[in-house]
Amino acid sequence: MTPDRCFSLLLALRSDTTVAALAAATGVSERTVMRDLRWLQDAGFPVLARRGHYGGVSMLPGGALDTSRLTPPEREHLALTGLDDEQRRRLGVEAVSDRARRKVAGAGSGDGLIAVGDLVVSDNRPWFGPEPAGVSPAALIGDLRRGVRLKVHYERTGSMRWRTVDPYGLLAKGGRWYLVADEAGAPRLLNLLKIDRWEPLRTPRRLRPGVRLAEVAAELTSGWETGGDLEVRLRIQGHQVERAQRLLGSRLTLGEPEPDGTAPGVLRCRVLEDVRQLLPFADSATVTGPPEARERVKALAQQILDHYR
Amino acid sequence: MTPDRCFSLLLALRSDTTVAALAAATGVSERTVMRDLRWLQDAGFPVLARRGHYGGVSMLPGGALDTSRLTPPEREHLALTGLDDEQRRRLGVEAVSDRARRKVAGAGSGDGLIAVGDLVVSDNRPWFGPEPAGVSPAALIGDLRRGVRLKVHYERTGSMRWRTVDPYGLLAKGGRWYLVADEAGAPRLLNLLKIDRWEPLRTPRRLRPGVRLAEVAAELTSGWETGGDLEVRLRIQGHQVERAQRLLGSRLTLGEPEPDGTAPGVLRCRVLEDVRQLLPFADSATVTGPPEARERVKALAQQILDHYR
DNA sequence: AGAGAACCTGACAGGTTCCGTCAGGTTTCG
DNA sequence: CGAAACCTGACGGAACCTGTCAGGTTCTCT
Repeated sequence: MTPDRCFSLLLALRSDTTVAALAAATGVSERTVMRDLRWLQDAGFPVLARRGHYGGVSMLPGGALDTSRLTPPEREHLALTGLDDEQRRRLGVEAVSDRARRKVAGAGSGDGLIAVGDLVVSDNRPWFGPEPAGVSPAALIGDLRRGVRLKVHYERTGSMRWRTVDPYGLLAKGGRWYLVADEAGAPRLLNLLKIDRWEPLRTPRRLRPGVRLAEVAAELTSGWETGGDLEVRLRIQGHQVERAQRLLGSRLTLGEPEPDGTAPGVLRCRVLEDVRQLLPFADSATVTGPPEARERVKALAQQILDHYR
Repeated sequence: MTPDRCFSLLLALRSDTTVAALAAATGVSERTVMRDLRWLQDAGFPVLARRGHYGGVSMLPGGALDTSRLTPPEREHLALTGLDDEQRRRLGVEAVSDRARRKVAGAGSGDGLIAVGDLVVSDNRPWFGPEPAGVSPAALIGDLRRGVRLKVHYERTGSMRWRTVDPYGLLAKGGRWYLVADEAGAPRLLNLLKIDRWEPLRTPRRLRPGVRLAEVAAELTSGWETGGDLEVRLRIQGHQVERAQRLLGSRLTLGEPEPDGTAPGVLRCRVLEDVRQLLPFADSATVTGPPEARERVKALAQQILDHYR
């Protein structure tokens, strides 16, 4: 397997796909794709496969390379560089191929472009990347596979505590990941975003006999609505809208700006304490509801003031 | 080149290194490393090379795969999976190799481990990754190489504006990246973190005759001290230390915890307004100096209080 | 200017590994 | 039951990768 096909596969595996589709996309046989997938598995990538109708392959998010950091052109190059002309013709991507060829040539040889080395002066280059909140599914999967009990540091109503659980596995629902486990014999869903660390224990997990993951998950979510999330209504001043969108991301939904320049919005919070994220905006962000959210912001501000007196 | 060696190289290129070091680390010849690096360049990765004394190779941050997202075990696997026993012996990593071997076997074959597919129930899997603030050097480099004028959306003292510049190139200094450019014939440093978008123009860049990047950069930083960064001293309560480290990242340097459980630290800010980041911690974080930072935090809290009255 | 330390390239021979094809298999759902 | 999916082993051929060797350019320091 070549690196470019490796990257192509990693990209494609971000969503559900099939071996046949991967083979068509990469221009190799299905047997080769199988081998590549096996290689990825052996290398520790959490590749998920499902046989039969509606089967296919995908990969757990979080543990994979964050290919979203690739610029679009880099993605294109990586996906196409390794294909020869005949393969490209078969794939019907000849037009794109010509463009990629020109671009690759541009990046590599002196064809009127300035060399990278002539555009950079440097002395040191630290590397940093923000750590994601919570635990990723792929990080947990290793210990889950061993079938042992887990001790998880879990947040509930603002306080973090250690809990010992017998895990069935993971559930992905509504865009979130949960650990499905028994705690003292009672089934529980633990939101992975609320786990900040965990430890595997030496003892095997103790599951109720004859009970499987899918059943427990169904049981726990059967009376489940999409409610439970706290929606904080707010207004943001126009000049802070972009910053807010950048910092709060998909949790923030903004409406059309009003004549006075402010934009109404909704911030989805897990708990009331999440309103703390709005404090850096000071008086540029106004919580309009619910009342307890307004009160909490005020209380926090009062806390700060008292603290510095 | 194999994917695992590709990943190894990408990891190693995050900091300055040499071809010889890469060859030793990966167990291949220097010629092979050269070829690999050429492959990476052709694939669009911004590989930087420098000949002669203090030369070496590295890669611009931001455009590469964000390998920091790999879990440590995954990094280890990827780096070692492709080596045979003799290469490992040469590298003196035999003990580690045995552990990786066991782990790889555990991940791939049914040796008492539960299969991944038996541990996951899922219905949809959104992919999300936080967007980095500012612009990455690698994203800019493509347009810089074309030697054209750029229109950049740049933040200065809180407001974003479009500015048209003639770029010389990039400067990395003090852990930050700057665009070195003339604006209306006057040289400027534009912090990449303050650029949120840019557009290349069609017109070629207009540089002062005989003036090169290194000279402009030196000229602009000659009277430059490491000052200009504001170091806010603070104390953080023990139970918020991990969260603070997670949220504030490398900007926060913490010392040894004191007997009362709090940890002293320094938060590096570009401007005083950056203390806003501390507001979500309310009274769990205490600014101890400089005085203007304390005053600013108090003023912001007062602002919030007044706003909700 | 010279020496040494760095990256850089082309060419060649050998061998390793990858690939596609073929044959078989298991699993899942309607 | 049939179709759609993933799954594995084996084989022969060829593609490509690799290390070695020979040469080169660039950069810094003395």
